[in-house]
Amino acid sequence: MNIGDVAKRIDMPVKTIRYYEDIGLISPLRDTNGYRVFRETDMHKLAFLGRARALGFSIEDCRTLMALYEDETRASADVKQLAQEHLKQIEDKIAQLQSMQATLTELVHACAGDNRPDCPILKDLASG
Amino acid sequence: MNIGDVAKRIDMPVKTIRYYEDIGLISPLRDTNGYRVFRETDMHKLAFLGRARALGFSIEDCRTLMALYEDETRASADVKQLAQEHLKQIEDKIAQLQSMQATLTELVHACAGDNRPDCPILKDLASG
DNA sequence: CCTTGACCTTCCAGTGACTGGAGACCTTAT
DNA sequence: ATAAGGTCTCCAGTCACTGGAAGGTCAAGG
Repeated sequence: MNIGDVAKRIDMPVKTIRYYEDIGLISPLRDTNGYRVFRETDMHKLAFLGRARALGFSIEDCRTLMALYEDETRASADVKQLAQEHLKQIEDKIAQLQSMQATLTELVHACAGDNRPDCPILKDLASG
Repeated sequence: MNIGDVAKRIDMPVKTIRYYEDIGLISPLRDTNGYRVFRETDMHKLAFLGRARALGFSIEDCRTLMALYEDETRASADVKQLAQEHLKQIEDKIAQLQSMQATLTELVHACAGDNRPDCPILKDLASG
């Protein structure tokens, strides 16, 4: 399998796949012409990475998760802890965004949005 | 006012203030020794920037907002539109994070978290 | 006057996770 | 033979800072 076909199959940009090789997440073989050759295991790893990234795990977390996946003697507690820490970060981020959302929603509602210059949004930004 | 005092007063890192000058958001004066000298208007702008950034506006949005703030003939509609677009991005981001949160919460609950290797989190990542 | 320590200056490099583009090579179809 | 499209490597840019090095300045204490 060439990189383009893999990209279509896994639905991941070619550039990203090359990047993942660069940083050592995958190690596809090479054809005599220098083209990357992807085995089933490579595609499996890429799919794994795609799903972990879609859940917001960082690349370093993904690296750890893959290592745990390949380690038959892992403790599920290690995976769970990683996931829980990540979950907490997500929850913190949600809370932060919701606070912004609340303030912004209020300000947007208070603003007439016509062609007069008077604007509560700017007023708030200017004076806290 | 020197940069360090401003940093304390506005509660913004010295580095960030210098960066904001670099990209042309503020233009403090200079003393004979080369030190930056901040006037009230500079600090006012920095406070404005701090609040806009805290609401998640990008630097470019902040630039636009400051320009609108200084333009006495602005239409509040322009400010409102910018804020609404930003609000929508925040809401999209919240939705995306909540979807991650839902999946992760489920997976974390399903995982025993003991020292056996069996782990639903890894299973999900491996097979979608 | 000298030193010490806390400021201040500029400039360069790194962060995370890609993304875009240049220039060159390879393959496939016409 | 040629053209289109796929692949290669390498370099630079994104965003909004952040860290660090190397050096100039200032105020206080001895």
